[in-house]
Amino acid sequence: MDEKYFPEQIETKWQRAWAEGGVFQTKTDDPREKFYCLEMLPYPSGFLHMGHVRNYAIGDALAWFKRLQGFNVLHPIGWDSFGQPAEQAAIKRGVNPRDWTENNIAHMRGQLQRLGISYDWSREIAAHRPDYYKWDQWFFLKMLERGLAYKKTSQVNWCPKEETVLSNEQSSGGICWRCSTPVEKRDLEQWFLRITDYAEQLVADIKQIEDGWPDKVLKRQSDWVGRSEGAFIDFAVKDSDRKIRVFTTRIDTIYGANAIVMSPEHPLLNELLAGSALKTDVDAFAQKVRAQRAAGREEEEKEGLNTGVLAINPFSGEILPVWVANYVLMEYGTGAVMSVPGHDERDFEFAQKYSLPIRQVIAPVTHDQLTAEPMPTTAGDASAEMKHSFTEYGVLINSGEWGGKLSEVAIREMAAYAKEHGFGEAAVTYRIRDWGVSRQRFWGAPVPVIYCEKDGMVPVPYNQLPVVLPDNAAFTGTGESPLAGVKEFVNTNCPNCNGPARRDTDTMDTFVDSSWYFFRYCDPRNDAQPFDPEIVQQWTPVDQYIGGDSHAVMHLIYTRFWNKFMRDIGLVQSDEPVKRLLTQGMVTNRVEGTDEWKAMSKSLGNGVDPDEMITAFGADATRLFVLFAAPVENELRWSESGIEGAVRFLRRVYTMVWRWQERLATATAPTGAMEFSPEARTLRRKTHQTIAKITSDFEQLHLNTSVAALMELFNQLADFNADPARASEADVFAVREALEVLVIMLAPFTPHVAEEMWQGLGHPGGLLREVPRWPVADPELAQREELEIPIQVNGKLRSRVIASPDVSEDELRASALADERVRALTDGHEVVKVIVVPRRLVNVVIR
RNA sequence: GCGAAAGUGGCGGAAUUGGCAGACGCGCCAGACUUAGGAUCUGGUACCGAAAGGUGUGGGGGUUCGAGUCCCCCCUUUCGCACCA
Repeated sequence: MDEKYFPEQIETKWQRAWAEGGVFQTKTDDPREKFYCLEMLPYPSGFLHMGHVRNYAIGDALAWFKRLQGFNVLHPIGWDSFGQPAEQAAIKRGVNPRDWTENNIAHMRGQLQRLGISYDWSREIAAHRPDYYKWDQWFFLKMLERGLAYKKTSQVNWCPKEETVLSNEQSSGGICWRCSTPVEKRDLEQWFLRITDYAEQLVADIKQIEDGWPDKVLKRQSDWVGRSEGAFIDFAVKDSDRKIRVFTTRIDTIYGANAIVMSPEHPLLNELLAGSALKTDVDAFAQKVRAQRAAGREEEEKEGLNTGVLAINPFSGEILPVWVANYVLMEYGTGAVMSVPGHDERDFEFAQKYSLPIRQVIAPVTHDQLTAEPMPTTAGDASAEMKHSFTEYGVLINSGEWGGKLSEVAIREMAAYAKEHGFGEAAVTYRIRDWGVSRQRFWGAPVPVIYCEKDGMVPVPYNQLPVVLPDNAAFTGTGESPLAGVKEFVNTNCPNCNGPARRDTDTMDTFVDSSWYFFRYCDPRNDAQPFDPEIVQQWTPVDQYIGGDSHAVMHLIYTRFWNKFMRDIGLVQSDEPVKRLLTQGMVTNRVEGTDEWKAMSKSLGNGVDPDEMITAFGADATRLFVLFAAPVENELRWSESGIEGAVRFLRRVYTMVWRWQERLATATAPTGAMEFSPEARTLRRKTHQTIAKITSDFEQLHLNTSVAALMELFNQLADFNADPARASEADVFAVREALEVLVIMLAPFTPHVAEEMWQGLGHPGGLLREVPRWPVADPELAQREELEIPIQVNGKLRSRVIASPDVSEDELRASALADERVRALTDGHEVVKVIVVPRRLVNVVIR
């Protein structure tokens, strides 16, 4: 150790020692219990930002903690290296996307190493390399074989700025997930993955992970899948053998239906309107709605058109008009609904606008009515004007033989009745749509499919994988896949007939790459399969995953889907890929000239460069500040003075260790029982309390309070204020114990300086050479010798008494009542009662 | 509009889950050492008050011996979803 704390020297020294010793390389065949600690892999933009630093500092703290506890920890990193920015760079600056990407990776790898994150670099992977994306293609073919990958023409989300298709997840909220541009709709032929086949499991299996994932993520996923229980009902078309099928969750309201409303895109319309004078009007209306939607204008006022077609309510026999309207979506349910204005807000609005009849068929039920017999069947006047729709459950009225039943009951029984009579059935629908994975981009994994004039669409045979991306292409930025312009790539021979054929020129969504990457880490160099299932079985599921919540319904739902698919083809055994998930908060900074705190970004000019921080304060202090400044899931507001505080703390600890180094090195091992002074006992108590506190904090990733506890322990040590040269054997023992605990528990936060100080304390081997090192609290030593019990009078703090921890209730009551200040207050009053909370508090109630 | 979460000093945040509100840090104030200090060290720092004492966890009510914590109403902020039948 040097006398002074020089972060740069210490950090370089230990980074080299770790690399040379292969300290963080993990072996699969290790008898110790495994722990898989994973952070979301970065896109190699070229520069680490503070959000990355936070993400990896959290993960690294946990990885160190688990290693020190004796776990065999897998802590890998890789690169999500396919995607848009490489292609933008190619268009704007004429660079080769591959070179650009590799350069960025090299630079960011250096930054991560400078931060000292304890990755097993021997497992590094990158999505853009053929030995990785070969397996993307392999999975695609497996899905194709099982009918889970398919091609269809449909209206897809189109980002006009990036000129590519987006999945529904990537255009959630009607804006592009990357550039926030409003998305448009386009008709294109695209590849889709049948995530809808797994919709039920994606909801049901939430039960398996609900203890380990944040509620808000699970809620969003559950909403996104949008499971909805209801019924399909067929309405026969009058004077036709056609039926219009609707989906409803409220079959109990069917007597209140005043119309059938269809989506203008409904395919049945053509037939229903054949020969109708209104056909041209309906077509024109459909065109108009289409234009509205293509422009992304969802907030339009409700509009509709009566088609003149009539349908028959199968329950009441009533004849209903069939309308088309802009508020009915083709993508959900059956593309047609029964309109029940009395009990649905949208239908109510629509009925008001077009003066359609509104009829009440559900009456509110009060608690008293629930127990009353019989239920009213005609409560309320059917023709009475309703001012709002009533959307709650209640009791059916004006509903023929069903009147008087409760909604819950009617929903069940009416669906069964419909099924019995062949005009419907109970059904479950989902909001989630299949995952569109085609991208009209160059920088991605090519879709491994060939089109032959004679044999049609032919999958690339497995032994011809990977379909390698060409070295370069013309980046015109026109929106067509650049691969289409690369003749050597496109033109190929049919694997079946060897005749001339063309390759698919689209590439896959980069979310395919990230759906299974952490399985590859377990067996990263396997060239016979994506990974060895047995090896993966030893490591997965991931014990702790850490990343931003922006991926709640993108990456995190895709990877769950992928895991289930891999399970179904026998590659993995678990239903779920990740046991615990932490969504860390954003790192924000003040926007100059304003009072607003926003996520750091280049365009706002409020970014902070991690490299500059490392240079100025050291990697340890940067990491310590980031972990200390806020709870991991909260927003973290950047503060330069906060990071200075972190350096100050480290310097104090370092100096303390340096001061004691010599004495500790020459101290003889304690012989026999030691007599500890009260101060030394207080220090030891704090030491053991801190061990207990931090060990439990780590289980919940309460890292900010762990750091606070370390500071408290240090403050106690400083208060102890023993002189190294003159301290007694017992004092030296207490100091050594405190310092060693402090240094070991600092390692997850500030590993470099912790290693340096550990060495300074006389341990040449390095913190991870002697395992396990994490201290265990002695509850007896952590126990207080005497307690200061607050005494309240009528709930207000008035005094305190000193008591031993095993004081009886009676003794405590007596000493509270004997207390001078309490007596002054109780004098002349009646003591009504005395509440004694053992070891906690006494409250004297007087009148 | 619907849904969820959250409101604690000047700031970030603690509070063993109903029991001493404000741990720890930042900032600020005072002092020491200094030619100097945006370094370091020591002390102080919720608010009102000279003090005794009183008041305080967005506001109002309630339960309780006791409420930041539980219940009801309201306000504000943030996030998510936005015609999902």
